[in-house]
Amino acid sequence: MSQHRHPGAPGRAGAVPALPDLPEATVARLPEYLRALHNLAETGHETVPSEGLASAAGVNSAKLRKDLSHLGSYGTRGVGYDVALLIDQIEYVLGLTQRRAVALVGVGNLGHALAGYDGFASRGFRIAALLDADPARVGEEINGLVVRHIDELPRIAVEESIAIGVIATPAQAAQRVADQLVAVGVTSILNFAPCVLSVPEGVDVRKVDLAIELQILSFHEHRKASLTALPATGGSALTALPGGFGATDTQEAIGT
Amino acid sequence: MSQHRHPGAPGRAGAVPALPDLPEATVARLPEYLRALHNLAETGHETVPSEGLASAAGVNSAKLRKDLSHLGSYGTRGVGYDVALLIDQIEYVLGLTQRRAVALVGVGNLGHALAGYDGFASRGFRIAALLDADPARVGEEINGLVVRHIDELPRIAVEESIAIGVIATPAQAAQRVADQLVAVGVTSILNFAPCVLSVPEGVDVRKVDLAIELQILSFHEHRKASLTALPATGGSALTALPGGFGATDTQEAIGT
DNA sequence: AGGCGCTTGTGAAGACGTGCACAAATCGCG
DNA sequence: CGCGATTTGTGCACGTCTTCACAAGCGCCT
Ligand SMILES: NC(=O)c1ccc[n+]([C@@H]2O[C@H](COP(=O)([O-])OP(=O)(O)OC[C@H]3O[C@@H](n4cnc5c(N)ncnc54)[C@H](O)[C@@H]3O)[C@@H](O)[C@H]2O)c1
Ligand SMILES: NC(=O)c1ccc[n+]([C@@H]2O[C@H](COP(=O)([O-])OP(=O)(O)OC[C@H]3O[C@@H](n4cnc5c(N)ncnc54)[C@H](O)[C@@H]3O)[C@@H](O)[C@H]2O)c1
Repeated sequence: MSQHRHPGAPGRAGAVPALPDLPEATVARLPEYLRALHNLAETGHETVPSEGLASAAGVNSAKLRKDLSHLGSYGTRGVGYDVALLIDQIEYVLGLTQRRAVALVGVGNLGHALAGYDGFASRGFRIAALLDADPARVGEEINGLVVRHIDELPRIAVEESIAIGVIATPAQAAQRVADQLVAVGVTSILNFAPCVLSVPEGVDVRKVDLAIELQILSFHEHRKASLTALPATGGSALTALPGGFGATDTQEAIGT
Repeated sequence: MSQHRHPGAPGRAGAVPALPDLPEATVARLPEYLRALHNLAETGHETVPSEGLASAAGVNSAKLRKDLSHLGSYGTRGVGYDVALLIDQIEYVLGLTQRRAVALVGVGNLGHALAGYDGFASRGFRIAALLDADPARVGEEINGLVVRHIDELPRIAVEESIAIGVIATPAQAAQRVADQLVAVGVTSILNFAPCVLSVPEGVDVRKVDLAIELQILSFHEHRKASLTALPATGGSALTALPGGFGATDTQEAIGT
């Protein structure tokens, strides 16, 4: 499969040519470390011990150190990690030294919110195109970008060097959109539609599904409720009522 | 090894008081199975083999069978799983037999999209309250619900039996909102703000962070690109990086 | 009834991820 | 200049998750 992807890619300088083979679990945590590090940098910290960074990122400090050790990062014993240096390291590993262009397909309810989100820009990405199939939406301007028709994708993909596609269409259209993205050389897709996408090998898909998150929470609610219910008498868990745990509620103000 | 629960009579009144202790990884996949099963039911399937359900859910069939075996589900050898029965089973385990009430806090850009999302209702939840701190937003009606002030949370939480809180405020306000939710007895939180929340034990928090997803994709893009590129190419890209990073001592970590 | 093909449920093995605990490295200070 | 306080990096043991492979169970067809 041809993946002619050659974004103005400046080859890395002679140093650090090969990317370490990071465990997937580590990769998933690096962005969290990065966010925490940016916070620390803004509050004037020049170095941070693993313990501090770990708690800012919500993980265990041993895990953090192991993660960082995987990317060959150098902390200083007795001191900690250099915040600015570590930011550079992680951004490099994550490939954020180039600002990747994102195409957002499906500018409906959710798409509008995403298009207006500044977290894209501030964290290494650039929304390069808004695309929709509905002629009524084409031409609308959002946040300085004009919505264009999905059929223009091939041209836009080349012009803008689209690296990542975001799908925010109804589930029924998602597979077709994915196919179109793949056809123009996109090898990374973030899918908000509640469906499984099938893509050729070499294409990465990540999925965000709000309802799944809620259902996982629901499971734990259910389990928590069934634990507080009478274990021996076999009271029906189906009728778990809010009053069940109401006794543990509290004062309205919490120490700020 | 034969400690199985009662064969699932459809009306599971009084039976099955205790929830099996499911592996977390399994719990995270059940919602996906459930969605696939609903699709199958709508297309007229009465039974489905593990292979079919697995591919509809995007997983390996052995994994699917093991997952289902954990919840004591009964398939029929030589046939497969009864779609309707399995839907009931999974919905029961996930605690979806009661429609949980969700409070959405922060009705801004993203909050509007969520409030208008029908995937809540169709998958077991009910948006019971929209809350915001901005007086200008209070009173606005979205999808039949009126935005109310966050200070009304304590009263509303009781009235509506809020089970789950969704935070869609700026990161800076998220911890405070979480505290308020916890104070009124909410023990499950879905957080869209890019920050770590600290909550008392017994409260579950799940986080959705769009930028993190993109950064993970970016990493894989980067890795894919570095594999196809020549390792020796010159050209400076590390413009913003301090010299110490690439040039000096990082070398030894390279596995040639 | 009996055999045959299909599919589930699961034991076992291996891959992967986590967390402890401690030696090695570094800094600041007397 | 050496010492103690501090913090990193990692070996190791343990737990969780995935995957393979196959016996056991089921229905259908002859
Ligand atoms: N709204 C939310 O908060 C939310 C939350 C989670 C998930 N989702 C999911 O995100 C997706 C979008 O949700 P929404 O509420 O924005 O829906 P929507 O109907 O408001 O918007 C969908 C948009 O996609 C466009 N579209 C349809 N087919 C297309 C195609 N082939 N090519 C390009 N564009 C096409 C439509 O014209 C429309 O503008 C859905 O799959 C939904 O389940 C939404
Ligand atoms: N917009 C997106 O697509 C998107 C995507 C991913 C993540 N996020 C995150 O979701 C959050 C919301 O994003 P947004 O774009 O909707 O921001 P927004 O500024 O448009 O909306 C935030 C809303 O929260 C309200 N708010 C502020 N403090 C509050 C408080 N203490 N109690 C109750 N309400 C309060 C504000 O009045 C406002 O209405 C942010 O943390 C953002 O980083 C947004």
